[in-house]
Amino acid sequence: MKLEIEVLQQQFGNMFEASLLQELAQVGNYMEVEEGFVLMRPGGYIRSVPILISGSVKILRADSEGREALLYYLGGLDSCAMSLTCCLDRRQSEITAIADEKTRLIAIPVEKIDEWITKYSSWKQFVFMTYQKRFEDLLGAIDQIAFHKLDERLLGLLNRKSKQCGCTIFNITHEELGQELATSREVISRLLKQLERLGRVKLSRNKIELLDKN
Amino acid sequence: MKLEIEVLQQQFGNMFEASLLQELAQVGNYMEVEEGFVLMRPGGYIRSVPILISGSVKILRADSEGREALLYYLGGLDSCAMSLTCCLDRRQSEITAIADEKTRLIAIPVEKIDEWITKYSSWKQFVFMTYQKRFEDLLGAIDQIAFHKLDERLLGLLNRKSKQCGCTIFNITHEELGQELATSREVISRLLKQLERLGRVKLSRNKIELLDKN
DNA sequence: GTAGCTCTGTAACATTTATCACGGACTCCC
DNA sequence: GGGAGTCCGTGATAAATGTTACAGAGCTAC
Repeated sequence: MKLEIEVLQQQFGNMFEASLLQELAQVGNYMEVEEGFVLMRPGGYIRSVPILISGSVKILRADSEGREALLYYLGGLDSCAMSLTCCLDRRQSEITAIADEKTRLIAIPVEKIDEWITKYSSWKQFVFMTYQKRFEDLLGAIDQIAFHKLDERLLGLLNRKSKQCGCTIFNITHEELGQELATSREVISRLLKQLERLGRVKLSRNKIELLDKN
Repeated sequence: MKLEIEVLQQQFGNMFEASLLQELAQVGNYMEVEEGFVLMRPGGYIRSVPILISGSVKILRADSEGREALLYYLGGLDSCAMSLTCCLDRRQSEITAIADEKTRLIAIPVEKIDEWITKYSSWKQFVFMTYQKRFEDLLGAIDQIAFHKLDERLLGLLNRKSKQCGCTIFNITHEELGQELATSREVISRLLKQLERLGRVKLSRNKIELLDKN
């Protein structure tokens, strides 16, 4: 797929200077992936750093027994700090990255990341902003896990999903939610039912509607 | 307190080039703090980035109700990524940093951090290595909190403390441990007693001895 | 020594979360 | 229409953690 300089201009015009946009167009690898596409698995080698143009990607942490916990979402123009840190010395991934909807992105080859940091101050800014945002995201994840009960975390997760996709209806199973919160399907079912009784959500098969977001 | 160039040479000689060591000596602010000294509180403004020469610093996350959770320890030659991210655009701290023992450190003024990244490639390396280590630390913290039970986390905490200070006897109260694990004193007492019955620790007032570390 | 303090042990109970078990509902496909 | 598969609801029970309450142990100051 061709990466048009106009598209880049439009997306990154007020963030990057013209010469960087040029380079982006030359070496960046444009990709479109469908919902559920696995961009990265733990242990995978990272050969490029993704920058999202549209869509969203969820980042999960897995333990040794196959359980997973949602860390955060990447959204428009976000990039992944894990891949930044990892690729700078050819390390393996420690996380899982899965497209949460149809997502368009540019993959930047590893070697450019470092080069551009000294070359383009706007790129340096972007890299540090990325680190900072991911740190905040991770701290947010820790807040949720350490300080909140499951029902609050579940509601929080639904709210974040809502913010991410801009809608209030999700096609998702209780099983999947359970995985993202590192708990079981039954627990999620129970809590959802409880939330439904409280008028916070409306449930049907494969579908959850978030009623009053606050 | 004066910062001797020889000391820097000895500590950072194989990491930084001579001219950077020079600058470090000129602008770096040498400090010695005692155990318990609070280096940073949430909401505090960050005017310098610390690099540890010796000792250790614990980094905690607090929630709005005053509970805290241990994130990780900084040890020899570590630096704090939070302060890196924060100071690069004058943000407030999101964490608490407390000296866990007598600690010597150099404080680098904010404005140099950015400047040196383009100027010294070794400094750039150092900054990125710092980010990477802190990311790993945070992921480790999430693993602990999300995937392990309290007794395992408690034992893990004691083991980490042991690694950090190089000893197996800690002068610490159950209350403090409870804070670091974001739980109550009673729970810690129970679990410690249980660990003592299992022969993993030996308890006395203000003192916990770790028996078989594994 | 003894009053006051901090720290620890522990019982009793409540709440939260996990696990097991099973049945019903819905969907797809033949 | 009837299996087969997936998804959901829910009771029963267990395990883990949180909370309340209180007693005693050790230290310090006087």
